[in-house]
Amino acid sequence: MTVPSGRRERKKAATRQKIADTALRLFLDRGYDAVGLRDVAAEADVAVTTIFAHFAAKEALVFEQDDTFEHRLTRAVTDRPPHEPLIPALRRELHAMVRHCTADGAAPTWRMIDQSPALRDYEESMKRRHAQALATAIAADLGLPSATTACRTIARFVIDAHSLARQAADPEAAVDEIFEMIEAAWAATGLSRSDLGRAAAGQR
Amino acid sequence: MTVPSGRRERKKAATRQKIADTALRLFLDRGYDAVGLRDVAAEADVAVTTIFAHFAAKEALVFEQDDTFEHRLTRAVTDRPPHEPLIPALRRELHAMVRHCTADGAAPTWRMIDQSPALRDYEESMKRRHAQALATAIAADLGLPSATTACRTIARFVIDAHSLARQAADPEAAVDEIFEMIEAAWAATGLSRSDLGRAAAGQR
DNA sequence: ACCGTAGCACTAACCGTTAGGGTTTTGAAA
DNA sequence: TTTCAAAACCCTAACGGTTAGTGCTACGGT
Repeated sequence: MTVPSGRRERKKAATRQKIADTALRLFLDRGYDAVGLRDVAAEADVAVTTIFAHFAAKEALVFEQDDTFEHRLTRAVTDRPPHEPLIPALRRELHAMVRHCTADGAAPTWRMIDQSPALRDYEESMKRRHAQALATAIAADLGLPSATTACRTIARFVIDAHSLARQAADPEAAVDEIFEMIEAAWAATGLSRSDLGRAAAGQR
Repeated sequence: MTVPSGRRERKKAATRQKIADTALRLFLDRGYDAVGLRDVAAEADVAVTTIFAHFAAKEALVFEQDDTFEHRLTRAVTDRPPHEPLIPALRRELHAMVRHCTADGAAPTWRMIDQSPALRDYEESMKRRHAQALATAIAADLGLPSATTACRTIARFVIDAHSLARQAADPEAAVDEIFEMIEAAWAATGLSRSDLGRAAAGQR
C-alpha cells in the first residue's frame, strides 16, 4: 500500500500523455468523428483497452485537463485574499479562464469542440460536476454545513457564464455583462451579508 | 404533396405510442440500463430500425414529450396577458412544470432519470435547446433582432431553475427562491425597462 | 531473490446507431 | 378501378464506442 514512486508512475504518465497527444493530433488533423479509437490506439501503439484504462471515454481525450478547470474554480473561492468578496474573485478567475480558452494555441481545439455535438454534450456534463464542486466550496466558505439551493444556483450561474461567454462575440465583455447579473442575483439571496459588509459596500 | 390525412397518420401515431409505452414499462420494470433496444423492439413487435424512425435516440424514448416542454416555455412568453412582466410569467409556468414533474404519476420516471447518467445528460442537452428557443422568444418579445448575451443568460438561468428545483427538497419553494435571484439579475440588465415601468414597480 | 500487483495486450463480445435494400400499406390521381 | 408514388415498415449487416475475461511482463517492496 505504499505510494508507487519512480519509474512506474513516470511510464504510466508517459503512456497517458502519448495517447492524449496522438489523439488530439489525429482529431485536429482528420476531424473528431472521422477518427476512431482503433485508429488512435494503432497510432499511439497501445491497445484500445489501454485507452480506457487512462480515459473514461473518447470525449475525455479532448478534455484532458478536466480536473484543472474544477480546481481553479474551487481554489478561486478558498484561496482568495482575505476579505475579498466572493463574486469578484470568481469573476477574476472566469476572465482568466475565458482568456485561456480563446488563446491562439487552444483555439483550434475549442473550434473542434464547438463543431461536435458529442463534445459539447460532454463538456456540459463535466460542467455539471464542476458546478456541484463549486456549490460545495461556496457553502463551505459561508460556513454552511451543506450546499443550499442558493449556493447551487449561484454555482450554476457562474458555470453558465463560462459557456455563454465562450460563445459570445466578445467573450471578455460577456463575462463582465453576465457577472453584473450574477452579482445582483447574489445580493438578492441575503447570503452576501456573510462577507462582512465589504461586499455590500463594494458593489455600488 | 397533399397533407397525409386519416388512417396513415393514426397508424403511425399508434406505432409511436406503442413503442414509447412498451419502452417505459420495460425501463421502469427492469431498469433503464438493463433493457436493450432489441428488447424493446421485440416486446413492441417492431423492428429496431422502426424505433429510430420515431425517436432520435434511446434516451428520447423516456423524454417523449420533449417538444411540449419547449413550447410551454416559449408560449409563456408570447401568450402571456398584455402588460404582464416577463419574469413573473415565466415563474408561473415553471411552477406548473415543476408541479407536473413531481406529481405522483410521473414520479417513478423522474426517479429513474435521476439514477441514470445517460438520461441526465440527455435531459441537459435537451434543455440547452430549450434555453436557445427561450432566448430567441425573449429577444423577440423585447423587439430585438436577435438574442443578445443578456437574453441568452436569462434564458439559461430560467432553465437552470427547473433543474435545480426538481432536485431540491421542496421544489416549489426552490422555484420561488431562485426566481428572486433571476428577478434581480434581470433588473440588473436594464432590459427590464422595456416592460413599460410595470415590472420595475411591481417587483419589490 | 521473490512475490504481489500495476500496467498493458489480446480477444471477443455487447449495445446503440446507421446504411442498404426490399415489401406492404396507403392516399390519391388517372 | 386501375395505377402509381410515397410512406411506413422489415431485415440484414455493419460500424464504432465500450467492457469483460484472461494472461503476460516489469516494476517495487520485502
